[in-house]
Amino acid sequence: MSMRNVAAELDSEAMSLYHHVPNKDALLDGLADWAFLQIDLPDPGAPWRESMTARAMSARAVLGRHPWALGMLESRPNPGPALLRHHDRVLGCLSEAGFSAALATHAFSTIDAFVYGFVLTEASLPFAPGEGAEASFAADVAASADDYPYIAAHRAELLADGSYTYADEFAVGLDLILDAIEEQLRASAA
Amino acid sequence: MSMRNVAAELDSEAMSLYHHVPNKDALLDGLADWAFLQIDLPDPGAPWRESMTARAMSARAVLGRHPWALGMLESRPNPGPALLRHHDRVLGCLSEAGFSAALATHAFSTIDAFVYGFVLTEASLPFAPGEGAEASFAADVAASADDYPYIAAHRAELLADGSYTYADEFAVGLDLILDAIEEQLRASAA
DNA sequence: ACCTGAACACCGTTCAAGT
DNA sequence: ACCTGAACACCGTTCAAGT
Repeated sequence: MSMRNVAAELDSEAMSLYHHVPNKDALLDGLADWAFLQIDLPDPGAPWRESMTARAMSARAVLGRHPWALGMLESRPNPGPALLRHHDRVLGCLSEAGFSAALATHAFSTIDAFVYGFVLTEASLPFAPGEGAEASFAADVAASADDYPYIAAHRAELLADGSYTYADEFAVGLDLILDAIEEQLRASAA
Repeated sequence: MSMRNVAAELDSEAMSLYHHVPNKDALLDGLADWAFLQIDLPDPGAPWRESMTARAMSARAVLGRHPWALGMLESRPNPGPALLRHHDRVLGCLSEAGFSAALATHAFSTIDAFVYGFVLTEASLPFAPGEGAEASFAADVAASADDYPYIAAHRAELLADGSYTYADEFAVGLDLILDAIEEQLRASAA
């Protein structure tokens, strides 16, 4: 993704982009915000847990489709309008569900960190998601069972029935987090 | 971090590196594993919750010091020996604490996703951690209160006493996750 | 074996010049 | 106003040449 490539993609010759954008960072900011635009916004009226689940799944799908947008998060500090709008709706949803500002922050930052981190991990997996490629990966690792006995044992137990896919961990982890948040919300209401 | 720069840092002139390393990716693989080497290993005998907390805090500190190692995670699929060793010890700790392979996977992937995602978010903050810079950030955002009313209200409530720092969210989020895992462990033991 | 300089095909960005 | 080509200072990598 170079300036010259982007320009070629647009059938404009190379350096005309600089008349529409100050530099490459700004162009990437724009692209990143375009990606965040595709993440489902929470419905204002919907129950908080469903809303958070839907937005987390949507964010994972979008960021999985555009992994470069994740790298953007790291290096590009100024959030674009799409991200701010999303933030705003999430906080609105939580606040109307009775979350204090502190609890909303806890929920927001924990869920987001989980989503970003999971997508990051998923993007680095040596196999495409699904398709049972995890089994062949396990076989690779088993070769070094002497050095990593617990990994070997763990893989063996986990893959025993052949139906394991790492992708499922997303829903499980998310539910774990939402359980804990729900518990906090209950405690704060009492 | 270019090949030419790295070489200059080592007082070796530019392209001698290629006699010790096949290409830049391999060099980065090595650097990434050197970073993971610095993350505390869990003590085999220690209780699982303390172990997971210590390793999460250590990972956050190390990755915060070397943010480029995070980018490594995304693009470099083959885990180095330090990362595998760390994995092995974590699984060992959980398994000896009575975690099933499935539950250990849930715990591991959720905690790791959270840690990676949190560091990623923290690295992109427009201010240095601590130092009360978050207050000035809030002032910036407040300027667009019309467009983002919930963000504005949330920031106002959160920063009312001036003691808020985003960095504290790490411990809170981690405890939330560990609470949920502890609950699952209890349920599976019964 | 180890190092090096020149060279190649790329970058992002600037700038003077075209329409 | 918008586009463009040449140019500059960088990349990663190759390769022939040095010790």
